[in-house]
Amino acid sequence: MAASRRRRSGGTGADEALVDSLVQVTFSVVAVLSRVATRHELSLTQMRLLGILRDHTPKMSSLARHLGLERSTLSGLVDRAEARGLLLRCPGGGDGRSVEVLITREGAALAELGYGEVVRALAPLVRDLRGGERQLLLGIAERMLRGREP
Amino acid sequence: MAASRRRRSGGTGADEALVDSLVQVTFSVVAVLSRVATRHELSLTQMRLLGILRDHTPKMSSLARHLGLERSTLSGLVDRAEARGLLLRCPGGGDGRSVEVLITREGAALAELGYGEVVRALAPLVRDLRGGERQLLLGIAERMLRGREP
DNA sequence: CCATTATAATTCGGAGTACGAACTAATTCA
DNA sequence: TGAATTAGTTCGTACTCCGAATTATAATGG
Repeated sequence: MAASRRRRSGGTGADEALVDSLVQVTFSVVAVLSRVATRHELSLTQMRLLGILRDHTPKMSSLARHLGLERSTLSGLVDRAEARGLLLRCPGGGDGRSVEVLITREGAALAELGYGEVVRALAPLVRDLRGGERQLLLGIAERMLRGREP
Repeated sequence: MAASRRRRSGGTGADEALVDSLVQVTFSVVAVLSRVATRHELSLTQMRLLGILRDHTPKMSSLARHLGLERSTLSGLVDRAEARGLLLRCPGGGDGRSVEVLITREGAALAELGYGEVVRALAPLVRDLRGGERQLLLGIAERMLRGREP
């Protein structure tokens, strides 16, 4: 929406409106996610962390890479979540240095609860899409995610 | 992708895959925006702030509402940006209490630069969409944004 | 085999973000 | 005019995040 009333920056003109929309939608979704997280006294990052741990049992460093955070940052994050009983550290695999992070029952329950709330909060934004549109949107998301940064 | 290998939370089953995708794409876009912001020593919020000030000259409180932040938080944010010469506070309108925030030349230049980088970074995610898909995506975004929180 | 180098994670200090509870100043209303 | 309201700020606190230094365990090569 904003692109239309601005002078152009690059030479990418035609993409601008689409990028604008993408950014706006992004902030909307972040707002929704943050609300849900806050409701459970979690930061957005912590909720994301729990979401990952629902399906995986990663080591600290791969978790940091996945989240795009420094290892040191993740340490603190995991500290606090562990102190709340949401997850556990345990010695990982054969390597005596590595640490695996796994979610507790309590953490999983919270993740489940939060996930449900997120789905219910976002579903309305998506509810009145027709089958074909859904399919297309899924495909687009797929393509967008496939080309993302390493 | 994750929804398929999990038990269902609510009763909203069919929406889950779509919501999952939406959330994944959201984090991807946030990562891109954060990288651009960091490159210019800005936080994501500050870049968003500059983005808003490109097109508007809001008062503190409406800005806070728009960003979903407390007034006190915004005060600090504006303090730091003002100290860097990116924006200015000036007495706003008839009300002797209110403060308008307006972007400086330097801030506008930075906003312009960052915007261009964002477009270039996100355009590839969107480049190979065909005209119809673009149209659909714009429409969907429109609908999603129309129904967002007050 | 052991010294060197690399890797996994943590700790620490510092800047920034964000909140909520005062607080000040200007405005509105009764 | 006096009592609420509203706009913004300040202050204290908790958390996020980073980068540099540290500890401990691997892996390598001479």
